[in-house]
Amino acid sequence: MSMDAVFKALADESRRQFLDRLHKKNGQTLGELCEGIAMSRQAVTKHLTILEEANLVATQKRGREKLHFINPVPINDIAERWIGKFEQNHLATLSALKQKLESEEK
Amino acid sequence: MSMDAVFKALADESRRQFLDRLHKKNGQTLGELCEGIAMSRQAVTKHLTILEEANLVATQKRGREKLHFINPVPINDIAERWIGKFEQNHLATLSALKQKLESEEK
DNA sequence: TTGACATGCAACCAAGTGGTTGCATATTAC
DNA sequence: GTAATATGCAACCACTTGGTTGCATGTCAA
Repeated sequence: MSMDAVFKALADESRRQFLDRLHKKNGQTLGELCEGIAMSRQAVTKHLTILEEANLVATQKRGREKLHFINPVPINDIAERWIGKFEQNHLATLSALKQKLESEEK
Repeated sequence: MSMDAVFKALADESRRQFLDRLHKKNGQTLGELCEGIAMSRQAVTKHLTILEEANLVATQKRGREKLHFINPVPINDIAERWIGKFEQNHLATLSALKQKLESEEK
């Protein structure tokens, strides 16, 4: 629930990478998330726990495996609270411009 | 430049509050930013330095005073990289809906 | 010029963070 | 049942972080 937990969770590069990986392929097991990472399994577990406590990742047990799912809501909350505040409608303008450019490309 | 510095800078509640205060009133001096805060001046300086190194705050000297200005660009960068990615057009939809509602209120 | 004011610099310290290792537990496969 | 597999728990450790204090420097005002 706490916004602070979300910011702190996002403050670590490894954790942001785990979110990236879950974004590419959702519902991965701990084992899968450990692959190709220069870090012990326990270290990965700790990172995932922090993401879970920040509500950025939800988990579900399937037999002896633990599946990890990304939850975009807290990131959306940050957007509401921060991006909107500091950018006002600048971002919306930018997004509109981008769409315009993309439509013209076709 | 580094995105990591921005995330780390935003990970601290005190620093987010300083950004809030600068958002309300831009160009404040160190002294002003120390007012009403249960923290030594040097602690505040450290926080502001971190914000400055993350490029979230720009400073300018005026005589013996140091003025602090907020810079929304890095926050925008985060939005580009993260919000867009994880929310896709959900946020845009939301924003459109909001505008619609606001226009209907009038 | 001299004191007051605004900020800078550096050493220090407790607590938090990111990582490790060793061992325990639970589930699946043979 | 037993061995392999997947994960959990806990103690430990080095480094970072957020804070302090003391003193130095630069600038304005009388």
